[in-house]
Amino acid sequence: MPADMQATAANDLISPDRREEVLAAAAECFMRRGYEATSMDDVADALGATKGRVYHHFRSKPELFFEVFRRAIFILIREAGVHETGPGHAADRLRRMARAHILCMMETQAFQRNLTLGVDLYRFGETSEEHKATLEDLMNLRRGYEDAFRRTFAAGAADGSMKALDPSLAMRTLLGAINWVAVWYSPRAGETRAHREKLAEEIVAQVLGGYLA
Amino acid sequence: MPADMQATAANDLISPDRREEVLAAAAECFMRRGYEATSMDDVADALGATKGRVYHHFRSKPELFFEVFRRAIFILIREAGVHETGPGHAADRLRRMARAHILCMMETQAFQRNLTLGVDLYRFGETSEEHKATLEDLMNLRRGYEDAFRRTFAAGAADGSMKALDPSLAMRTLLGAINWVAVWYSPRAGETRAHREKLAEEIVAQVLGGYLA
DNA sequence: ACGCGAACATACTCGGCAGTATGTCCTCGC
DNA sequence: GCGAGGACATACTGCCGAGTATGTTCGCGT
Repeated sequence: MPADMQATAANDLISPDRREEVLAAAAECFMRRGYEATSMDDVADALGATKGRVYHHFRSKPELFFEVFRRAIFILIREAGVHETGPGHAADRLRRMARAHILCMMETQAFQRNLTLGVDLYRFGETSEEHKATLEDLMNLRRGYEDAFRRTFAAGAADGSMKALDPSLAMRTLLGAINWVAVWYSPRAGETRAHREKLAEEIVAQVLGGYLA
Repeated sequence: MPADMQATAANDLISPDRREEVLAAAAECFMRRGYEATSMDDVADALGATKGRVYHHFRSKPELFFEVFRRAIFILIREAGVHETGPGHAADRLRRMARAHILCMMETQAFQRNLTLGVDLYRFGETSEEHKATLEDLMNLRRGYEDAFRRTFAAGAADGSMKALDPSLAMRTLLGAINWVAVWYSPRAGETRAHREKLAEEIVAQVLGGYLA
């Protein structure tokens, strides 16, 4: 029986970064059941494997979660954050950022949901001193990403393309509206990228209206 | 304005509803550490008591959580939902609803945060059949509350006070923005009700802009 | 002044989960 | 073709937490 399992496992996979698979499975599990409710065995089961595999790639459960968290921010920065420096008025740049952000919420939902969970862990969490430090790093990454929105709101007030609002508050209401997408969005069968882009456009249109000049 | 204020128990000093204290402590704990991470002993500790007290008032941990959830919705319906039937254009009514909703997020944060948690439990939860039924009830309550916003968006399109948008999507983006308040808001020392009302007004002003005609 | 039940506290059980220790197979460099 | 290490699986341990069983105290009606 063990020989069978290993034979099949070794057969169908060439080498698509096995560690990445564990990370994705963990993200999915954390999203579905929450961090604490997810056992390492759950993650392993989702992979058709055992704890051995998970612990081979990640030292502990918190560290596994931190990696999911870090990945979530990196995706956001790469996909949406980059649009901060781009052509056009601040309003245009903000529109592109929001659009990309929403698409991330839909397409990497499992990772993005855990980003919210991590914030709670930070605000109230009772973690060891060592973990507190890395958690602090992660929160700084997140804060940096949020700052991109803050700065763009300020730039919008400066170049006249947007109303002069409190940039921090505007950032929060905007991110609230588009972060919430990850909460209610649930992919439909046979959905294409085009569908998602259209939905993202609609959301952006509704949400951005309140900030434009 | 039916102020049926009959003299109910002139002094509640004798029994200040001990059950309510347990409920509030549970809400606080669930918010801070999450549902699974919170032990019944944690709730008891927060009260300076033991498990015995908690289990005396609530049969199990899920049922305790369900009560927190139910309370959260009732508060929202009572404070914000009632403004659906009120004077003025749909835009005016929506404004009052949003304003009250935001104030709930700030003033009953512990309960409201758990409302979000409950949705996840519903979407992915692996609960017993019995709990699934009561959870279904709670989700219907929540859906009913959301419908009030949906209907008001539709009414706004009808009476011309608001843009003609997809009411469901508009409801989601709006509720996202204002639900998010419970995520980032953290009460400051010496803060008064007036401060909160002012903040709520600012948020409403920003957020509603995109929907108005 | 007595019994009774509400409102807890105390002392257990028992299953589940993080983490570990060890074994096994397969690959790759040499 | 062989030793070493990477990539897992298997088999444990120890603890923590939900739930229970059983006191204990106090107020209340009679």
